[in-house]
Amino acid sequence: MDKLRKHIEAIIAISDEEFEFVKPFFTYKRVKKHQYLTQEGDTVTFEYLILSGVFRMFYLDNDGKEYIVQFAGENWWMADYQAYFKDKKATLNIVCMEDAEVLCLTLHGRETLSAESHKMEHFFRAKLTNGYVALQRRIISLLSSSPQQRYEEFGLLYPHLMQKIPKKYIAEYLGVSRETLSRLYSNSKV
Amino acid sequence: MDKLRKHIEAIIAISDEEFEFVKPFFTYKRVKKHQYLTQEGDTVTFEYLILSGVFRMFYLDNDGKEYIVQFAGENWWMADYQAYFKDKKATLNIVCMEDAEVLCLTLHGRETLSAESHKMEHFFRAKLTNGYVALQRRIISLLSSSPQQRYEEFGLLYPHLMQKIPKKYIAEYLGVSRETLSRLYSNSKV
DNA sequence: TCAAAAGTGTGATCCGGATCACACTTTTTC
DNA sequence: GAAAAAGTGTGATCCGGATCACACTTTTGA
Repeated sequence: MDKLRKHIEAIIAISDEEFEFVKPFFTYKRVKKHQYLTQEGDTVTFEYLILSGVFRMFYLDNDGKEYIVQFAGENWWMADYQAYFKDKKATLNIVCMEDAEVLCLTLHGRETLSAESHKMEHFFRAKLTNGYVALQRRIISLLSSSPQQRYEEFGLLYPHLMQKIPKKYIAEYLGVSRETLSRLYSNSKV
Repeated sequence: MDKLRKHIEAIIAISDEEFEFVKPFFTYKRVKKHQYLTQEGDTVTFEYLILSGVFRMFYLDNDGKEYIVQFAGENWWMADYQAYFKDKKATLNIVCMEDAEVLCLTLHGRETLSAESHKMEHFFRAKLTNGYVALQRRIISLLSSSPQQRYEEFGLLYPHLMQKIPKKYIAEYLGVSRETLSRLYSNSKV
């Protein structure tokens, strides 16, 4: 729970009492590689704050092809937010890629925290603001950049993931085939 | 200003006094077709709530090609949020496509409103939440759907724009060439 | 520890959509 | 209301990246 406090205090200052109020809304969970946090069709009860480990969130089309919406590591939040916020069934899948620990928060918890604590509402707004900007950049990148450029941008954005994630998932994130990605960097390396 | 109040009250209930507090943070502005609200390189002072009219926001690549990030009509908010929030120069352009009226809000205004009024912070958080979900859907669509499908999805999402916006801008939004888009619906219409 | 599964590089082929080119129509604008 | 500008449809050609196929390497897990 110490990590949670640090995570929150990166945005807002909170007292011991305030933190004691916040704490009980989160539940701790251990997750093993290959384990699903959410599978399409599920009811999405929680969003997750990742304490350690790595996850990928992806959409599965009718042909069974994966499209990665995002990766998430330490200090990232993740959920199928459409399902979570709008109370729909999940259309996205979230899978653990490296043994992990997460904190779980229900929508009710999130809204209660926000309603009871102006500071926490500010915290969530600040997080969303960052997320919104990041998604907007990704859209621009998908529309306007070549696979080559997107690969380089990815390297800048996630230098650590670049190493430890199988290349085929990076390809799925970039929206190119595994083979094309392989050729990209075997050429640009020269 | 009546529209502003309605817009806010779609999310939260506010009293007359509260609205009197909110009002002065917004300034009214009339915008004519072809007029830029923001041009790349500008300092982004305001975000805009659109009262009437239509805008497009686009990214311009080195070859001068346009890529449309979003359209916005009545009751939409828009800004180059990366520039607005992070105090950077604009990389996006916002142009009026149909004579319009907007309300302008500075970042300082937004943050003051949020800090002074828990309700308004809640309002902004709710708006961001919706925006975040919409962007996430768009990314999935760009990654996984064919131009054909994206065109149909666009029709469902913006039935009104479908009619009044030149097709070439729809193409730029979908990430296909004008010609390809033209062939898409001349085929599917049969 | 060793078989199965997952990940990776690379050639050959194919195809969807970009690009170029041009004629025609509609809307602006002075 | 006429000239200019913007928007549109359609053919011909081209090319980037998908797909298929296969060999090789690394990781995983009973």
